[in-house]
Amino acid sequence: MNKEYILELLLTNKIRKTQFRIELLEVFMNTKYGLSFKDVKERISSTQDKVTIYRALTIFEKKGIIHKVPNTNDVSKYAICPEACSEKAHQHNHAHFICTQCEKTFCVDEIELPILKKVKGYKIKRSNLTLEGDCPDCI
Amino acid sequence: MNKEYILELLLTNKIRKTQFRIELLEVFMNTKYGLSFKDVKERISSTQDKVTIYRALTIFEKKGIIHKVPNTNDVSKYAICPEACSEKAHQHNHAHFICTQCEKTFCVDEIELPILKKVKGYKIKRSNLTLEGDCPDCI
DNA sequence: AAATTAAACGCAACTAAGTTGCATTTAATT
DNA sequence: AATTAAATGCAACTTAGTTGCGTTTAATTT
Ligand SMILES: [Mn+2]
Ligand SMILES: [Mn+2]
Ligand SMILES: [Zn+2]
Ligand SMILES: [Zn+2]
Repeated sequence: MNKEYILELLLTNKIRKTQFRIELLEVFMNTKYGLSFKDVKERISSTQDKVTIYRALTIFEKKGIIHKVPNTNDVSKYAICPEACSEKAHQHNHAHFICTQCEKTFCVDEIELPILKKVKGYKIKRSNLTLEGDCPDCI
Repeated sequence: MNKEYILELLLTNKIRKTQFRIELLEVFMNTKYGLSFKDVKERISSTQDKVTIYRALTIFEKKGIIHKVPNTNDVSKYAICPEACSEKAHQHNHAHFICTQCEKTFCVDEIELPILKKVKGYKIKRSNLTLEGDCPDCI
């Protein structure tokens, strides 16, 4: 069933069903927190080439399959988009929690994001709420 | 007066009053948006050494004088902390706006952040609201 | 004012993240 | 089976950020 969903996801986004890209999506779907490039590489067996991995991350993000999690350190982390995002609309309505101890990042669906259209001259198209603290494993 | 404030800031944080660090704080105080390492380097004349600049950014952040702005791209941006932050308490109550056109990042004081203590097992110590869209200059 | 001390500086060398170009392979289409 | 464009893999590159270490200098002590 997950496999079905993955194949459909690739099909509708016109991404070819290669072993690596299927495996990559499986990894994302089986991980409840955000993954860095390094995390991904460790969890994958069908390739170890960084260019290949980066290109997959880039196109998945562009197509709205995964999204970057905003953070304050240098390494990007990616997580699967829980709602139906697309190349055009990449809007989420969930917050992200970053554990300051283990550095894991989680998507948190329990919180309603404040919806803001306009603030003093700014045109707001998207908003991200990032929470920091201790995750269940580290408390 | 700004100069007074800068000197006091350095004094209370036990940071030596070197020409560069004073200049760096002046730059931050005179800029209404977040600055990357590169931005800083361009605006500074007393040194061009990256190690010196990075070390100042790091210690200023640690002392609660400046803060990193959460983002989804690879370069960190720093902005001055508008409230009285310290080494112990680095808590802000303002959002950040990132312009998707000019990439400038602004601190936005107009928005009240939702204060969240606990969500499903997570212990929340800090929260960051990041807004994306068009800034006044780019609208 | 001179001596002391630790913070700050500056340079070289390094690590890690991420990108670009290009030739080769392969999934999907005809 | 032939075609084609997407995907892969390797080398080489760029940029962000760090580490080690010797030198300088701001601040403190005498
Ligand atoms: Mn998420
Ligand atoms: Mn700010
Ligand atoms: Zn944790
Ligand atoms: Zn702008």
